[in-house]
Amino acid sequence: MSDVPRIYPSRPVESTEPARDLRAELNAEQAAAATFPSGPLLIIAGAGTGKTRTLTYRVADLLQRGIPAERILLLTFTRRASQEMLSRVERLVGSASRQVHGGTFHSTGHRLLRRFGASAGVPSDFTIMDQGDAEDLMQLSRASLGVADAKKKRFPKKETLHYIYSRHINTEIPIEEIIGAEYPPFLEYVEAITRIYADYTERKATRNLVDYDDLLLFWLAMLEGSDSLGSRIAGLYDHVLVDEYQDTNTLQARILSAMCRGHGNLSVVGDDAQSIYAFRGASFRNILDFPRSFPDTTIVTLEENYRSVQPILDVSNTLISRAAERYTKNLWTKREGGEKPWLVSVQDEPQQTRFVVERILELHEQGMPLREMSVLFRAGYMSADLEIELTNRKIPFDKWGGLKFLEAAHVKDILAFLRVLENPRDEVSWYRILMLLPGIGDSTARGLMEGLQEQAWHPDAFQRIVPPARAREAHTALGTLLHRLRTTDDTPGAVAREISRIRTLYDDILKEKYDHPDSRLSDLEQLQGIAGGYPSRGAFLSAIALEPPQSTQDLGSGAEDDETDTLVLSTVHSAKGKEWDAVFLIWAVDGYFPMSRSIGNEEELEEERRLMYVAMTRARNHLAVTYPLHSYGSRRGADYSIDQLSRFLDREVRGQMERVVPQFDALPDTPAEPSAGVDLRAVMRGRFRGGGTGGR
DNA sequence: GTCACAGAAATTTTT
DNA sequence: TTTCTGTGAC
Repeated sequence: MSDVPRIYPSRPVESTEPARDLRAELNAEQAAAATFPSGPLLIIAGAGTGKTRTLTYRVADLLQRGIPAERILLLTFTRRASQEMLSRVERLVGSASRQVHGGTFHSTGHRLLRRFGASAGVPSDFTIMDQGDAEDLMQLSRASLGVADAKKKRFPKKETLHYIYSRHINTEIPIEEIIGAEYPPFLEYVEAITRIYADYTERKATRNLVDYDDLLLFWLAMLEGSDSLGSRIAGLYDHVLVDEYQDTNTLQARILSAMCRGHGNLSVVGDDAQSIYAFRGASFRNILDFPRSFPDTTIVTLEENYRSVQPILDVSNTLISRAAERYTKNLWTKREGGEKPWLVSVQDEPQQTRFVVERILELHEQGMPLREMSVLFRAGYMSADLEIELTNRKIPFDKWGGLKFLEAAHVKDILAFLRVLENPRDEVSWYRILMLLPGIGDSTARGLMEGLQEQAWHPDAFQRIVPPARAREAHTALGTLLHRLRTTDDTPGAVAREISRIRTLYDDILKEKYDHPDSRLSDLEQLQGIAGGYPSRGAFLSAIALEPPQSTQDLGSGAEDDETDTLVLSTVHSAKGKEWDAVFLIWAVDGYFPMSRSIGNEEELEEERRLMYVAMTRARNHLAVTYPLHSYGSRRGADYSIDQLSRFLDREVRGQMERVVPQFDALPDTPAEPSAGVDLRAVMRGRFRGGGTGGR
């Protein structure tokens, strides 16, 4: 490297210099964490304290110490986070870092299972089911056991069954205990439910299917099972680093412990105050208990915030100080001044929308790009009104979270065809395809699948089956299509061509099924485009299951948002790890935030509080929290209500905020008299209380 | 058994 | 607005 000719004048130490002093670029605590020699390390990193930076530098430091890149495993929460971190490492120490293994827990489990699964009884050509598929398979088990007797009392739905199952796997809490705590009415079915789970597990095994939970479960099983395999996998890495540790669950903690059993070199970064994935089995106890699970843990706390102005930190600190159990830390910054966060009371949702839009335009006129602003909310549907208004005003926005492209029925239909080609035993996909065809309903579909099973799911089995007369035409059409698709084609773009062939059959079904097929057809075009970028059908299906695109924008040509100036609308969950110059938090109302479902449950309420903390700490310079005083509609049976400000914004928190009451001019497009204090619509809705009609 | 239709229900957060 | 469920015709 020293042979590279120097450019004159020579610049200060370049990133490719091996002797770069990383320590000098960090504060004292960050440096201590980044250069920590070995053993268990827990970094408690408050929001905006340079968590990513510290972890990045730690990887760089390990590389500088001579640890081979491929013996470092970096586990992150999203693929984005891992890519970002690895590219930052590369900038620090050069391309040698490209060999560092990085990814999510699930994608790492996936990789290991493809590689080592065969020796543990999982053939490497399995297909991954996403949550929806897993629920559908659960439905097949549920129906085949005939446990759900329609006449009797209600039995848990497939979603509930899957939720309990997944929770059991991820938290290792016994099934009975979960049901007792969350669904006491179903306690009498524990035995039947357990039988369904046994059947579900069996079905997965015989159909060569793997669900999300299995990716972790099998990883752990491989580690703890046979000695040689376990040691071989654990022996792949000398150092394991984990980001967002507060969002890991019991199963993941066990995996880590088994991965590091030989060397104990486990570094985790997290913030207990930002633990927001309990519904997925994550437990912030994990981070609280880390020092107990890993004796001789060194703890480093990062408190200096580089993101927000002090008034925003003050409010956030006060908010989170109410939390029952936590690692105490107080964020502070050297940044001076800054405006207090606004607490904005508005009359109702339209006014809230109006305030947000006008304030955004105001900031924009002052020179703030749209991409430096975001609007956050508790749940995806809460931005509906705002989205309409933004569209009307032609303000470009990008919505994160909420409805996903891949969950659309027509997209799943196409994927089902591909999956059957990839894995002829994929029962869920067979059922889905068969039910699309004219003349085939539930029982014919089941009959056909039995026929397939009898022929051991042979790729040609389908064409050999003799269907009932009414389904003959559909059977021939599908059989011909499948036959044509069976030709092996591994030239680039093969997957896209397969989709295009599938569409010769499917597009007609789609047009028949939906009144306005145009937008759905264009979704399929888009899917075809994405598929074109993958080397193989298997790679495409795995990628789409493990790393679904976050928003429809992600699906575009791949051009990053940096070029276009776009406002971000996001759920608080999806906003994790991000930051903006100005943040609007809407619907800060009891029942919305916290959500009414969590009121009454201590733990869930604590999680909601942490969620609000996450939301507030996304803001660098401007934070506005809005709450409508009234809301209409039928949420939770209430038709018209006087809203209460979110309980988290108690007196002391409010005291650190700036009260703002926007004064709007009369709306130009509503030439009505000033409000008489009566809302006719609300009164009318009140007559049909409990109707549950769902707004617009 | 399939299918069309109507009416009802349902909306947290994600790998 | 979309998705699910029940009913009855064929």
